[in-house]
Amino acid sequence: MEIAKNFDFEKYETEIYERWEKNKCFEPIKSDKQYSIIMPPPNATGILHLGHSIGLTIQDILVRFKRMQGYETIYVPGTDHAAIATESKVAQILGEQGIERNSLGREKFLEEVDKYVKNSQSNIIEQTKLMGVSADWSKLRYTMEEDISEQVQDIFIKMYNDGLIYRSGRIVNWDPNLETTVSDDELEYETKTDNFYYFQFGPVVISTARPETKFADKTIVVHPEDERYKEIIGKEFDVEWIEGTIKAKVISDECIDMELGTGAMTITPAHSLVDFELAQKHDLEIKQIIDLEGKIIPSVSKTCGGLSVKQARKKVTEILEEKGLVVKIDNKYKHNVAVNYRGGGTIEPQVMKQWWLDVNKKTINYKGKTLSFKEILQNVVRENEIKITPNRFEKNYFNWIDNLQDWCLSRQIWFGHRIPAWFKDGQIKVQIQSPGKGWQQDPDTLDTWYSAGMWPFTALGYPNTDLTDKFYPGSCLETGNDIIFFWVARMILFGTYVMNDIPFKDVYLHGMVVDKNGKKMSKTKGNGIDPREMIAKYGTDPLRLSLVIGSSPGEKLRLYEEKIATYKNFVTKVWNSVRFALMYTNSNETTIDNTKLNIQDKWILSECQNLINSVTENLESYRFSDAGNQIYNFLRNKLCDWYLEMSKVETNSAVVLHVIDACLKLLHPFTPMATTKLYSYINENELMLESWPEVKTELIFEEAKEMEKLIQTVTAIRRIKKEFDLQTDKQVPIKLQTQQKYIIESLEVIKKLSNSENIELSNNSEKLKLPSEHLSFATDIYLKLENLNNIQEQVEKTEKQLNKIEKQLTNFTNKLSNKKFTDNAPGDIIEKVETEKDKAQELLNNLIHKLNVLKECL
RNA sequence: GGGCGCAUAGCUCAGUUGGCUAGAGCAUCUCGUUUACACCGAGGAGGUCGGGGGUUCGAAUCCCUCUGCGCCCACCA
Repeated sequence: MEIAKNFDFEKYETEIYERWEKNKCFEPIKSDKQYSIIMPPPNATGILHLGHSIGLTIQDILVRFKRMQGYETIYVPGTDHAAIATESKVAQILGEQGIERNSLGREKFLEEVDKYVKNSQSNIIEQTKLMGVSADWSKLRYTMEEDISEQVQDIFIKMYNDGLIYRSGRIVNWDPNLETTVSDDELEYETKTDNFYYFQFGPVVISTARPETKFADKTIVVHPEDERYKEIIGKEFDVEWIEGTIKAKVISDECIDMELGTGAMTITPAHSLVDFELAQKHDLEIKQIIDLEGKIIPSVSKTCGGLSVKQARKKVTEILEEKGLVVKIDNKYKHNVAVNYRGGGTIEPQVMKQWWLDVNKKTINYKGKTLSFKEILQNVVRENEIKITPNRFEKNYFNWIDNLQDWCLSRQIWFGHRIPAWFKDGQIKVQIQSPGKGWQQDPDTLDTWYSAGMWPFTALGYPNTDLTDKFYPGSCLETGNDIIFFWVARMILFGTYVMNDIPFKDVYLHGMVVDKNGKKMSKTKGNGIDPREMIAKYGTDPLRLSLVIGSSPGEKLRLYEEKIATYKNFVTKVWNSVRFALMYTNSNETTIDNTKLNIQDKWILSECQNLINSVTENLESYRFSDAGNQIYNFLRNKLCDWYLEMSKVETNSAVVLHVIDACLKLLHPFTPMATTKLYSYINENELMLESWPEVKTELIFEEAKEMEKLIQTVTAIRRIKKEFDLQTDKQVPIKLQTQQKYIIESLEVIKKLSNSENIELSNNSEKLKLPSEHLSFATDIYLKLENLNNIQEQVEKTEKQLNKIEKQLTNFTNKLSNKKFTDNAPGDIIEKVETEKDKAQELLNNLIHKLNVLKECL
């Protein structure tokens, strides 16, 4: 059989994936143990980026691993409607064509959204497949499909009836650009340098960054302890202000920072969270100044009505300037301004009626206890019902939950799950169908995370229980550490509420993929890596390896092209070792005959069993990088460098095939493409590697450790030849003086691996007396003196080494003569130090001898 | 302001319960086409484990402290 020198990934990857799909390889196979992963649904807007790639790779490794272990496994894919992100994207696209969202109307606009989503959905699905993931596409779901929408609304109604959802006016983050509220979690803060204004306001100087909100400010707030203002607290004044004289009262509150500005401020309850809380506390009037488009309300101000925030700021300052009320303008004032991270505008706090989820009401029955959402969220993690990897994110999680406030559910956008609430003459009814004539449905939609939070069971087709009975709760939720609060916490909330059970047992969080300098990848900076490009250039397998090896859970991962190229080389190495193995073995000899094993056979078989054991353990405990590295090291440093080289002298087909088989299987979750193609040369009928290798204790041999001596001997010969510039000389006479059984038996192998044909066993080494110092057991290697080059150089080197070893030896000797050490240290450690000391002593003797011989030759 | 991390070879990172004479990959230097693989092989050089202090027979590992960097939350009239 002819096997190419390389894995031609361009030719085979699509073919392999299509064959898997056609043969339904990703569908569950009945078993008494189940494993399930629900894919975090990518936004229906997007294209595949590295954040997806790393998540998909880890999920697929888990799923393939468990499937091979014989679990009945499902991996459910889907896409998310990503309400705000999608709506603003479509609005932007239409805007570019000169079409206004509002003039198009709700229904027509949603039709456009649907068209857009359908198109980008199929793109993202195609790209997801490029990662080689073994997701069951027959179970594909979408968060906005009809069944799920119904569920979302039903659960809203249930929560409302349970008194967990209420409607109330509160200060919300209003985005005047997109004309919607934005949740606290969707805010980003930008540090801006703005003017900070000092105005004369009656008896005091107040400071503000927002003059345009100050039309109706009637309350001055100072700190109760502030000596400067103590006497005026509680008093009322006539104040000359923007549009004439107004009455203002001074109150005190401890929230005031005496150091900031003048230590006195006026409050605008409707447009600041702090002011709103103050107003409620002190029972003050809450008056709207700015409308929902970000303009000053005409009834509030004659002069500025209709002006934008920016224009009004300028105008108000001008008016106050004319009146001589401007004391000072500090133009270096730095503060944080909230913006909508979904590409919207600057947030304007507004007081509005919104739907809220009560997180503190203790009425939820969970596993026999009556608790609040907050308590359930705390309990399930505290009591280890759900385990988070890496563990430290549990602290983050608690920190967030402890400070959790009621969740604002409504969004003033069109795309999303419509809120099932109806209004008529101030009455409210919460139900799916219209209650009748004259009732208007709430135009708002639900926060994207409201439906995303139900994904663990809606993706399984709930309320249909065919799948949920078997696969809920999920085995592991794998996602990015950036959405632990957005999403993970909400899934726990809905899971426990609706299903009365946690949504998943484990949470595994990966970190963000960043560039070589640790910077976030971004399109505008041009430092991003496009996974599609990398797949086209290097193939899927190398990309997967580079995302998993060298990364630790939750920690950011630096990715750069050279790294991917490295793993491309590794895939080629795997390819060629299998190619070699198949070319020079007899495929009919598959039974290992224990009586025909030489030392290297026993060694590689034992090492292979250890490998199977530790890779399995590491995968069970989410240590993907360790598992991958172990296979990498075994294959390169043990199998290829030693065993396969040795098998060129003497081949045991059954052993080679056993080890290759295990390696391919262990690698398959990491590199499904190349391993599948390679396995097809061994077993044409197996479409996907189906079984996980078992550790066979009968293939672990006590003598395997003797191999170490063989390796040391070969290395020592290579090194001593290199030292004297003889590495290409096959005929240089070498004598080996040894009693070691396996070395004597393996003389031909040693010759081959050390590229030396003239090696003899000898007990009489008088004439060839330059020893190698590199052996830690009783064997000597001698070179003939007249063959030596570089003697002066080696003398210096040897002296340097000698120095180092002497220090080490002193170290060991001191340790062992230290009574405190021998009294306290455990026996095996003392023993270890003793052998280390003996080794060092022997090495020292060898070095002294070598140095003397070398000096004689000078 | 509150919380969570990180700092180990030129670069990227391992180092699980304290036992380390501190490892790997890439890069670098020397040498090499031999039954697979030059997308390869052999050998070498390269480190005060961020600084200081403490606990211990023993610290990269535990504690304190300082320095630098990153992330999350809160918030800035």
